[in-house]
Amino acid sequence: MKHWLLKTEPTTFSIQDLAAAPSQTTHWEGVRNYQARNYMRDDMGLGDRVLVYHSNADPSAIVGTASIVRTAYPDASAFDPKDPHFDPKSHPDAPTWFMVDIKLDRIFAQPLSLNALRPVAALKDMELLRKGSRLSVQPVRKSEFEAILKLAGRG
DNA sequence: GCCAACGTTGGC
DNA sequence: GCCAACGTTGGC
Repeated sequence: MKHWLLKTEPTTFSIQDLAAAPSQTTHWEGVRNYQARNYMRDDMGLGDRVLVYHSNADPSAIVGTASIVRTAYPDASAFDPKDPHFDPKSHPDAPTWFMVDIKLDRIFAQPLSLNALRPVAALKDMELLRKGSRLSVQPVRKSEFEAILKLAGRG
C-alpha cells in the first residue's frame, strides 16, 4: 500500500465538498501535469491512502485523509470544450489525462498548516514542504503519513 | 496582488 | 534540440 498527497483549492473543491458528495466519493478530475498524471495512472493502487491538502487557503493545510477506491481511468473533462480543463489534444480513443476516485476517510479536527508542519523533524524531506514544490499529486513516505496522523491526533 | 519557481510552447 | 517567452501555481 502506498501513500499520496492530493492538492485542491478549497474554493474549487474542498474536503467538506468531498464529505457532502454521494458515498463521500469523487472523481479526482482536472489534473493536467504529466508527472502527476503518471503517478495517478501508473502507481496508484486500490486502497492506497491519501492526504488531502488545501492550497491557496487560509491557511494552506493538510485537512484530512481519503483512500483510492478506483484506479486510473480516462478523465472525460478533457474531452468537453465547455470544461475549464478541456484539452483538445486528448481524444477518447487515446486519452492523455486520467483520474482516480477517492473516498473520504476522515476530516482532521485541526487542519495541519504548513507552519505547523515545517518544524516537524519526521517531515523534513516531505515534497510538500520543499521550496518551489508545485506538484499536485505527490508520493508520501509511510513514515511521513504516519507522522501526519500522529499530529492530527484522534479527533 | 506580488512574484519566484516551474512547466509548456514554439520559432529557429 | 535549444531556449526565450509565456502561462500557471501557490505561498506570502
